[in-house]
Amino acid sequence: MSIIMEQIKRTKIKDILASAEYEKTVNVKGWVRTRRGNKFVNFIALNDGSSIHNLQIVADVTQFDEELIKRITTGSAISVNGTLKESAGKGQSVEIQATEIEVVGDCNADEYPLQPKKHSLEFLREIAHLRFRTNTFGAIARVRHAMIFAVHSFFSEKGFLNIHTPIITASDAEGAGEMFKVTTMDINNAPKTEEGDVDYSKDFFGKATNLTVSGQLEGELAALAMSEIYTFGPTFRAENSNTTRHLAEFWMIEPEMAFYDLDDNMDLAEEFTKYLLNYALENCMEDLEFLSKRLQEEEKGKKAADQSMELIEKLRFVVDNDYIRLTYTEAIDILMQSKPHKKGKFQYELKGFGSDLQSEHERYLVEKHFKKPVILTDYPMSIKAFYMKQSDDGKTVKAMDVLFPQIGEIIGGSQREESYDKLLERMRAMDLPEEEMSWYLDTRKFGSVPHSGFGLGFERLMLFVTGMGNIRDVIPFPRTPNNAEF
RNA sequence: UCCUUCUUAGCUCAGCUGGUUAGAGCACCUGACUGUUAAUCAGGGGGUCCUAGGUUCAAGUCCUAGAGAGGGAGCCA
Repeated sequence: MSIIMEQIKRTKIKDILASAEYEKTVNVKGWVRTRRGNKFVNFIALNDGSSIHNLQIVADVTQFDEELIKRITTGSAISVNGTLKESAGKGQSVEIQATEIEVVGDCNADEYPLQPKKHSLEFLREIAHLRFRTNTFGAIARVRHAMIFAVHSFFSEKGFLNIHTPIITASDAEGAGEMFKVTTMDINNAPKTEEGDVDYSKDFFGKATNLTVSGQLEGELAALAMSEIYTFGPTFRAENSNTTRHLAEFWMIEPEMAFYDLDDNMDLAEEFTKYLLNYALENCMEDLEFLSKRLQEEEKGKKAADQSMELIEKLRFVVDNDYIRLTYTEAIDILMQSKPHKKGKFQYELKGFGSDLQSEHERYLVEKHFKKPVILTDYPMSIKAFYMKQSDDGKTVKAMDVLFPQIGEIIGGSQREESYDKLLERMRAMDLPEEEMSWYLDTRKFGSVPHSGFGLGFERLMLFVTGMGNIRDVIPFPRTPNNAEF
């Protein structure tokens, strides 16, 4: 039996909670978190995703059909007409006194996996299609949206153009890791060349293609005409990485700026990340407060020394302090002088100039020595990509890595090599196919200028802003080795 | 890919040096309660102890292999 309800325009719960128009008749729609009460009065906690906070619906049970009330279970979707009231109970300022309730979508309580209790993140990962309905993942979804919006507003305010770079690419010279192949050929029956290799000339694009690992090279092409651009798109790495900070499919922001040297690049990276964190503080406070409490709850059992700084305090701390800038060589010196090195406490030996820093070394610098974000520059040429600008010392390149506490490398970037000869020389030394990359080299031939850029891993930013520990929890549907569910 | 830990009810977990019929809290069902706050109280149903072998009089517990998950490392954003 369906009840025809009076048609009232729906109001979002966020707006109801901020309203003081008592006695006004309103309609709300959403999903039930819990229902409790007795024979005479029931309280329904309703959430529609617009806020971390639930709206309390008060139903005088004697006014409603008993069968209807029974169908209002955790997870069910309902539409409520009622009167906005100042709450008679503690715990909320406003509530809705229901006059009409319709169950829009039933939810079998026996089968519904979400309960009004704390679930483990691992369990929720297995039911990622439903985890939006929890406080934690609702908060993360709202913060994620705010951060996406802030990225665009930051660059737009500064006159940067958003460029859509290709997702399918034929370039395999970017050196950013293993790639996913893109093909329309039948892999069990692929056309072969006379030598017996797969004949990609018969494939859809007439050559071997992959999913992009970076939009940087195309971004540079745009920057060397439009001056300042950024990309913000999906990125794919087929590395067999099983960590709390790697995904096979993730979103990356890559600004690229003509006439920027490495210092300008660092200035932008610092201003950008601070803008994003500040945007979260100004626009997502309720969600951040919830996430902060969640984190403290989770870390209750830990020793005081192992507990992280309170989330909101941590974000303010980064926004209010200058990032430390130092060269790779200076970092090695500091590490050589450090207690853990002298006492042999590092698990990996410090090898000195020419070897890459282990993450335990980076973490020591950021979390123990400086206790704030650190930008490391001027890395040895041998451990960095071919396109980075070579320094006059002949040993280092104008590279920069921005390291954040807890999550490590959040940004990797550099000033780009603008000299045609030096770039070509480096490509030959690294055995890169110069024919295929001629379009990239052309930019250094025709009006080349100094330019710089960097890549910011969006989900790593999300880890930092939300205080979550696993990157699989800050993207709605994570793709990792052995997992492409949903 | 390597190292390491884990897998027991729908969920979170306990189950000791192998020993009777495998437990708790929450959830679910039934009942009580006129303002609850993850409501509370009483009762009830619910198990392939991850899978396959093995040791033993006896295996949730020990051994081997496999699967899945967590954490750390490498690669990086």
